[in-house]
Amino acid sequence: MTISSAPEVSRPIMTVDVVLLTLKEGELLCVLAPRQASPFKGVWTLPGGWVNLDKDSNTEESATRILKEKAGLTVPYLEQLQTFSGATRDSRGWSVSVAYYALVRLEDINETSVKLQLAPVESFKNLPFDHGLILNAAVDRLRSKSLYSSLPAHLMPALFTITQLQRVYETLLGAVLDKRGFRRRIDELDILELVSGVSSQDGHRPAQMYRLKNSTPNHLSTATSNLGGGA
Amino acid sequence: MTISSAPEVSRPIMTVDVVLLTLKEGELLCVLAPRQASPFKGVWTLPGGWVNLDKDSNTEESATRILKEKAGLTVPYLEQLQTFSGATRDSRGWSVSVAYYALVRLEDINETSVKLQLAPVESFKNLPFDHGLILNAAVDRLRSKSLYSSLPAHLMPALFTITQLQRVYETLLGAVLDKRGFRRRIDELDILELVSGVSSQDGHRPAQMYRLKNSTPNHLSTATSNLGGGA
DNA sequence: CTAATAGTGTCTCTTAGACACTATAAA
DNA sequence: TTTATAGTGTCTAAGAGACACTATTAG
Repeated sequence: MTISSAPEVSRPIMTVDVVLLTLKEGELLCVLAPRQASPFKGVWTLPGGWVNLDKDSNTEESATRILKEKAGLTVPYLEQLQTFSGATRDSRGWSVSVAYYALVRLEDINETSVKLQLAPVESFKNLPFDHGLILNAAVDRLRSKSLYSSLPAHLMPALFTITQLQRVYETLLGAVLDKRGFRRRIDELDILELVSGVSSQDGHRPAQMYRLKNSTPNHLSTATSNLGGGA
Repeated sequence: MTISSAPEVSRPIMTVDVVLLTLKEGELLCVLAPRQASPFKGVWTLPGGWVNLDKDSNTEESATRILKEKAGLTVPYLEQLQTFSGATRDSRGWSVSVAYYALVRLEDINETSVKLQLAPVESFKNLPFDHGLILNAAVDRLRSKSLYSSLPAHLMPALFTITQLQRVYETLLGAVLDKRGFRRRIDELDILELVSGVSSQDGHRPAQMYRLKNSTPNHLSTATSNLGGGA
């Protein structure tokens, strides 16, 4: 047996799917693209595609390439979600899909001319393949990470107020948060940078504008134990 | 283009690797198996193998099959870790490995006659492929989950005392915990079931024995917010 | 002035951490 | 007795939640 021969067994179909999420008017939206080939040709699905062994040096690059090709954008946040596999999930045969999820600002999507569909994440139950499962897993992950991380900030426009940020967290968590406590937490996270020009002619008293700091670690340093006290 | 044709691009090598962890005398051990084929024939690696499209209905089944074949055991806890991929991680070509990690009791491993190596997780730096990365990811995951879940209990023997359980948590977290606080937490988790027969002739006062409850949800219900208070 | 939202001060109640105490066995 | 470990009571300090307050704009 030579080194380069290898497979005694045949190889599965290998794809990448991306759950691209954004926020519009307090609603979490998922981006769908029309499938370009059978099966499900023309049906709205999660943007996805084959792993291209020539172009991609790993599956994360596949994901960024697919996002560039199908949605015309470079995302600020991309994370591997989970790998879905099985003999029956794709009618073409035994298949493996490495799923990623990405967060973008709404403004970045609107710039693209590609035709995409944006729909509330609760709105579809009947996506092709197991894309419904994948979408649910992504939304669950985002929601649970919202509890203890600065992840949701990636959904904000370039400049925003703290109250706007609070509305986003409230949407994701499905709960009303206390203003004082929220600001304390955001302060401790130290992820926001004050922008001198104010704004929000909307209400009455104008609010201070912020932007996301450059190096955002995405994770709160809640590494403080929690299990019975230190030494 | 027919439905069953499909790949315009070729398919990668598709494998599964398992990080099998156990605990011995307060040390976290990883199980290694000798590779049976090139490359790295005979070298100790994480137990792994090809996804078998005929036998396995998904990659999780591949993982359980591989554990059965290579270590002769059925694990009580198995979880998908992360998928590793790339053109260069395997000399045979572009490859994808879905990594899992599993927890077993030491007693279950010793029953097997298969030749395996058990080594402390800190002891090896030079595993073949990217198995070092995979091992690190698994250990990190186990450690971080130890903070807020009952996961470590799967490493315990069938019957154990609370102090023994505390030692395991201390090993994983690398910290000495307070007895009172630890017992409070374990109590709240409600994962232990008292066993009437006592034991531990070791020290002086004998300790109450416990077993893991049947339905162990693996996750603490710390879903209590943490971000600024409820409504 | 009122209305409406931005932003802060501060009290209370929960809980994690610390640690001293009692309990039960062996020798 | 002493020694060593099992298991409990309880004080304290930090932090989350609640909420009232001040600040600043438009009209």
